[in-house]
Amino acid sequence: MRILLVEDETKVSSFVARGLMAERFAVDVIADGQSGLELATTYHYDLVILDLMLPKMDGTQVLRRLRSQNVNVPVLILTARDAVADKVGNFEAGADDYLTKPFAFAELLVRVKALLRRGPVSRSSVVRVGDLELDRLSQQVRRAGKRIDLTSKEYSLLEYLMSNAGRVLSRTMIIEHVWDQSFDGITNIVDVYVRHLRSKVDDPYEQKLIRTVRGVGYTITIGAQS
Amino acid sequence: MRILLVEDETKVSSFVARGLMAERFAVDVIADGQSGLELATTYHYDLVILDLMLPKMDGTQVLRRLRSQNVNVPVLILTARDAVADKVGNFEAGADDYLTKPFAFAELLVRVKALLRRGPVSRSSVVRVGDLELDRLSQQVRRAGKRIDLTSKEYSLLEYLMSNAGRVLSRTMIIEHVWDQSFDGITNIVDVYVRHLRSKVDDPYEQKLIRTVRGVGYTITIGAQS
DNA sequence: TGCAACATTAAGGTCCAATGAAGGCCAAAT
DNA sequence: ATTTGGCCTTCATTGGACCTTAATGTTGCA
Repeated sequence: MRILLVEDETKVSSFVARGLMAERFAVDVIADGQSGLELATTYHYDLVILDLMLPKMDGTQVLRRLRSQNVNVPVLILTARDAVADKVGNFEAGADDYLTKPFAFAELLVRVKALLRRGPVSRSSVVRVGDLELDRLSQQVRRAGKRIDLTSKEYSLLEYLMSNAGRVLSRTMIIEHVWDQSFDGITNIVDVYVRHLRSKVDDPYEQKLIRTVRGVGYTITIGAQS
Repeated sequence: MRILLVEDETKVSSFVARGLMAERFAVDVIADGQSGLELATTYHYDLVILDLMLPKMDGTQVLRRLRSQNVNVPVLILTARDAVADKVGNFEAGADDYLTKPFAFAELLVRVKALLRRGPVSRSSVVRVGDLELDRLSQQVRRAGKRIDLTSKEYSLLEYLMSNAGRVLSRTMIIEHVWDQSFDGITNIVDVYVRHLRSKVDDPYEQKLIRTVRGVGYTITIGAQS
């Protein structure tokens, strides 16, 4: 899950970014409105968190332009407490939710999760493939009831695979979702991480779930296929 | 002792929260019903104070859903109306006590303390993880029967960890709950206190209970798997 | 067989957590 | 008022886990 945080106060942004990263979100932080708009239109994010008071271009305007370009990503607005008057205006401009500073991180997190749940993929908390299950809420992975510890990247990769179980995912798609777009040219990072995953998820078990589709990519699925 | 306050009027919530904090309770404030329900089901609280008039989901419904999910935390209802009809309905829905606005803080405090005395005690004021036990009433900690002296911050941290045993808590969450501060720059105070705790709680013993989850946070749990 | 795609392993760099020490602050004692 | 001691917090260093690259081995397909 990618989140774009547009916020210029470093105190707030480092605090929020840190917290979200601990929740295994991939977070990009940018400090001014113009760059924020550019990033949000260029790349795919699952959520944008947008401060209203920004240098270069204020949040309301960023939001308006986003919507006018048909970017339908959910947007969570941050603003100072007394700016309640703006509230109506911002919902009209296309905001999905609203949070006044100062706020507790727990509160932010609850809203973030709510917005992501409501999003295009109606996602239940637990995904299952055979006897392998992944809980998005507690971020725990089990196979045959036994807990499996994964690193951050390993987890992201598995979550992406399982969210699209049965579908074959190309290396390019995997890199875009799990890694930053900064990966250019030739790298075998996906292969390596598939190896890591297999060693933890498949190697100790009889039935293999992660399957290579030659010339295409990888998929996770139960049993033989097509 | 952790209290969740679900109240959207900031006048009321800041007034109540401040008062309760002065009484050494750890208070989380949240302004809408949906988020309140989510927090109450996700994290452990000793008491929930619930306003009835809430945005997104009203108090009665929050209460009903809590109970239907077998969350047995004591709930104190606040309401502006003095309609007796609601009163009965809410007790049926699983409320433990009732207070009509406006109220004096002293009055609230009496009820809070009564509920806390009655509630948890009937279950147990002791939390256990392996051979480590923490008594929230006497604020005493023992491991393998041997008493462990903790400072105030160390105790708060351990209480938070143990109240959410098995769940991984991020540094951000820990800072908010134990230090009551948000938006602080980068600090490693949590790491340092985990060290203090470990030196008293884990170092002298064979089985380590406090576990680091890299990139995420800390958790207290027995053994590796379950 | 030969080639391309994939698998596997090892090694280096980078980043995060663990740790020890020192300064600041407050309260109690002198 | 000054001193003392305990606790809280910050900082710098060390150590280790994780990420990424790259080199080599293996498999599948024309």
